[in-house]
Amino acid sequence: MPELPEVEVLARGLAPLIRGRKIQAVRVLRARVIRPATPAGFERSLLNATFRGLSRRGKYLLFRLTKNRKPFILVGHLGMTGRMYLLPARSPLPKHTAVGFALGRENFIFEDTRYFGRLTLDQTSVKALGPEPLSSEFTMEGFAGDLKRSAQPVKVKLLDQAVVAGVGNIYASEALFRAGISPRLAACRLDRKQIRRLHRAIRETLADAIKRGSTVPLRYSRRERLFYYGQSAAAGNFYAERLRVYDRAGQPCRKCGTAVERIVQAARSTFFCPDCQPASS
DNA sequence: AACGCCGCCTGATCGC
DNA sequence: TGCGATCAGGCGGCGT
Repeated sequence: MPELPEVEVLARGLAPLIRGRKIQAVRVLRARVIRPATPAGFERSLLNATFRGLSRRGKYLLFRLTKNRKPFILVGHLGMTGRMYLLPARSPLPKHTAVGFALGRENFIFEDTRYFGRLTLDQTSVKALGPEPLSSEFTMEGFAGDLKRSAQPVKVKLLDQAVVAGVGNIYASEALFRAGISPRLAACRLDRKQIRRLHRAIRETLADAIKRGSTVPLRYSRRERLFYYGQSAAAGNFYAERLRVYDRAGQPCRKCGTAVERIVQAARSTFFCPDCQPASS
């Protein structure tokens, strides 16, 4: 599922492909994913607008557009199963296309099988985000303060986008493993040293995943001018093969050989090594 | 106001 | 074999 690294890799790959291109038609096939939920207003805002840039904030994509020289932002979120890519205009729209933008020779497709994703002109959610983990705004002091105030298990707290933006279920488990901290430990019980290790581990885990192209196979075919962002398990050096604990229940810890455990916290799977991430200390 | 819980979705997998 | 139940989970909304 797309988290910060996946969204970052997507933004970097997609930006040069859409920059400067004008939206000649808008097709909303699933009004559920757009805000405001009325296709008419959404389509009116975007029709004849031009993509100027694409960046990321947390797990959100920020499309910069202009229309009649006026700049505005389209906010995107991939939810659980969202994908965005260009497709030749002659290709049929994929089954779970939520929104399609006609850009001339290609359509820009937002496909999402579960329709948990979003495309919106409203920036409320983005403004509520906490610090970007890979920027200097993610400080030890701020992070420590947030953890001290919460009795929730630290793993659950890491999923709070107001504490640190962009960490999801996979990288929360991975960062805690890297820091050698039990996911069950109450956030407020971490000592200074653990907080420092976790702060560092979050940054390293995310940066490493970006460097390696994220967990999701992602390719760009220059010849076909196609951008693929898919989940086919096509082999490659993707980060999924390097995950230390996530989805590895029962398999040996890569560090010590102890069987990785799976527990459920806040209705989500957590994976950890009971030896490398002891409950005490 | 922190926190728990539900609903939204579909496809894959599981059990009978 | 077939089919219904269960699971996966980000996030907004709502209740306590």
